[in-house]
Amino acid sequence: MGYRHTREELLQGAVDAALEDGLHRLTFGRLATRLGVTDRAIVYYFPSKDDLVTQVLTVLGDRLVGVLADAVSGGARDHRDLVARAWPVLARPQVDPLFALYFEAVGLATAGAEPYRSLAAPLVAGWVDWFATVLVGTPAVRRREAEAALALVDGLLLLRQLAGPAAANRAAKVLVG
Amino acid sequence: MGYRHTREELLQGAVDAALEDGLHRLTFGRLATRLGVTDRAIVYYFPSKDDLVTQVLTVLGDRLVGVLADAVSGGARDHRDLVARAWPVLARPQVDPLFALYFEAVGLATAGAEPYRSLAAPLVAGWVDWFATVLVGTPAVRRREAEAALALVDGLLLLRQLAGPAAANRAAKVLVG
DNA sequence: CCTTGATCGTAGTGATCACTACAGCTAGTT
DNA sequence: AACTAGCTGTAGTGATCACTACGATCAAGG
Repeated sequence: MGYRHTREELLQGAVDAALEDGLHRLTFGRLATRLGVTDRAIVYYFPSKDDLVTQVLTVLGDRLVGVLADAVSGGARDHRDLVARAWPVLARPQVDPLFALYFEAVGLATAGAEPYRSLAAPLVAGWVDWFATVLVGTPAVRRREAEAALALVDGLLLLRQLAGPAAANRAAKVLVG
Repeated sequence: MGYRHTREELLQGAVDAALEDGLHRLTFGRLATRLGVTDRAIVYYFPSKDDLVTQVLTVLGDRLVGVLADAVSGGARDHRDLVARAWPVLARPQVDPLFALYFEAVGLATAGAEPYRSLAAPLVAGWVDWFATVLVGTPAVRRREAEAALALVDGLLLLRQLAGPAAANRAAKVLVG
């Protein structure tokens, strides 16, 4: 099957490139140069740019879920409890590039750019669902608390990206103490 | 001075175009077509793309400050009090496009794209400073509360963009309700 | 009227974009 | 050994990008 490059290799390289350079610099040409192939090799596996972006963001989403799985173990009482326990893991410097990419994709989604717009809804729904499974209470309460937790996490992570780790940690202490 | 178009007219048109189409579709060519001029007329006033983007985002920043000025009147006790009073104004549908553009710019900033990256810091600093002036307490406390309020507001507004007004309002009720 | 400078259309630059036609190569199957 | 299916290079498509050289046009001052 694998001749010189497998699909997984190229996808992995694309994710790495996106993490380093940002989605706005993820192009067939740049990626091909980076991986030492021609853009034709990439187009073979990912027939359109939207396909490539979709696959990359899917991998990104999976990795984010992985980070969350590390961050939240079990039965949180409410959004405050959940975020208080998750924050130390979410605030690790290693995952910063992941969230930088997340916010870039989310920004393009709010601007109505495809395919980001179509991908944003399931991605956000995934976060809420995951948070909900960790919380206790009736389904309605768990959903409300999960949405609140998501707003808190996004706000803190965005503050971390824009104002630095120190500001985000101060805000986290104030908000979920 | 003003021949056919003034600088203000073109800048106004650029802001409108960005609000409608997003920053990723703000190009000399598109804007020129939209305004019924050639791109040369735009380049005359804004010698580089970065100049144009910088000016547009400056206007955007001013409008956001205007929205905040409407949202927060005086002496808030803490971040919770501040956000509780500001949210009804920030959640008005009319200002949604403004925040969509804000998140697009912020997303590009987190990805390291210029000139967004350079513009993000003063923009965020402006928000924090504004919030701090509304809060009471010692400078250190006011700054901490302002940062927390910014995280809350950004988180709620982002939730609004991604999951809709209903989810954001539910989360706001939980967080500062 | 003549000059001067501000304004902006005409035309075109090279770069990069996503994407394609086509042919050639390789690895595994028969 | 022939065939097939998978893979990749060569070359080039038209579109769009930011940006420029140059000249025509206009308003206003002397």
